[in-house]
Amino acid sequence: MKIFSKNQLQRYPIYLKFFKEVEASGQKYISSPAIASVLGYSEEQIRKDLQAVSNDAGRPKKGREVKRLIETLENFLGYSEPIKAAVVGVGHLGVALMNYPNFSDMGLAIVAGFDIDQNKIGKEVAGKHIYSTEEMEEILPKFDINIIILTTPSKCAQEVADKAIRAGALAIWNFVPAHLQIPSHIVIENVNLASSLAILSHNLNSLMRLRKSI
Amino acid sequence: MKIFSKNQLQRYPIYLKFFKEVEASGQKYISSPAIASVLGYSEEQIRKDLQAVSNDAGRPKKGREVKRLIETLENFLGYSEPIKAAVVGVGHLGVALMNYPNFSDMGLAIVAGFDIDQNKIGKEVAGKHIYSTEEMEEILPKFDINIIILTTPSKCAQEVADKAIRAGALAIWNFVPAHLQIPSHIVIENVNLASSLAILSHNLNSLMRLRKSI
DNA sequence: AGCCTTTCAGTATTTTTTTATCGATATGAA
DNA sequence: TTCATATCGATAAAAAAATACTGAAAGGCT
Repeated sequence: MKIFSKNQLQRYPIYLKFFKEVEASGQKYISSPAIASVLGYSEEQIRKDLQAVSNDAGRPKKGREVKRLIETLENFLGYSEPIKAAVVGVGHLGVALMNYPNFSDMGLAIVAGFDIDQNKIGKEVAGKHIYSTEEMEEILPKFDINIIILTTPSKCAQEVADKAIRAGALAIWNFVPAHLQIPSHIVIENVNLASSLAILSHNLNSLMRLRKSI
Repeated sequence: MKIFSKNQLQRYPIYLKFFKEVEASGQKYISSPAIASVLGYSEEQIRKDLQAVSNDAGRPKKGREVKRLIETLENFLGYSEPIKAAVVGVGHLGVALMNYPNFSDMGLAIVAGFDIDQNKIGKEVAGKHIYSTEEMEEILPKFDINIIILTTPSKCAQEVADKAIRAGALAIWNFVPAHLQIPSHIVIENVNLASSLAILSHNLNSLMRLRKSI
């Protein structure tokens, strides 16, 4: 069984996105150096990444067939059969994610929302029904929902996550800036804006220091 | 000049968040093994990370002083003097970020919004004025805004980014799933949900395959 | 007061990831 | 058809990151 590093996995959707643009432009083949010059990775890394998921050999002087690359990546990333997810915590961020237009191209289908606010329960957001958090145990199996998108306030995130796991959730996509204690058989992926911002502001500070010193 | 890897930088906000919880619980000291057991990193890594930003030595049998750790990290991450940012593209996601309650604790102050929609221009969102994208060149310097939070539709992202850079933006926090071509003197940090989702669904698939094989 | 244990700092090792090298080969031009 | 070359695949080298190890010291316990 091949092992993919986190960094490597993160690159595949970026390749795919780019290949779709290339295809849209009418180009049939793309070479590693050409990809490298646009995406900013080294051409060796691109070869390694693509070789890891594809059986097709690239052709000298031409590169790889864009159409096949797209098929391969979409298949590898599981975009062919979308996974079902529900948003828990229909606040500003939850609503934004429910309306996010790109998930359908990313193999994700949000099919429901959950909240504790009586004013929201029973309403619809982006065409999806909002249920009470109490109903998770019933609704998740019913709609075959495996992934919980967690967008509650920080203070109730752990409690809600526990509840979701009891209700059968297999994976949690956590947008809450809190460290959840999760059993090891549950998949968790944290979207930590503070971490992303830390990189940004560190780089920005380096830049400013550089400028000042010149 | 010390160099910090991306992974390492991402961990600091996570440490900080945890230390604040520890402080709130009344605990005065925290040891690396104790941090490790909660956050799931190795204690060696934690020592290395903390030694890289702190001059204070930890004390055998006690660990490090929580209060000092918090000060040190807040200072390192630049939370003491927030950087100013503006959201460009006041759609669902833009609105969500403008309302995001945690940025003020993360050294970021969103002070304005920009959009091209006449219905939005002149309005307020989360107490911040929405300007026309055309006004960026005037408004960014006026409010001393260095960071652009990009949440436009994909198709106009590049164009808007170019405009923001002309208007003096130094850094772009890009929430748009598109690869921007950015001059090397501008800082860019991509929040790529597709990449995050790729990790999640890869792990979920591995889990399911494992289950099936048992 | 002395001993045992925990944790530390610093260094070494291992592992992982990225980058570089090299011969082979298909392509497009002469 | 032949030649020059861009690109490939595979492997090797380098760099970076994570992990493990070691001796020292502080804290608490008897």
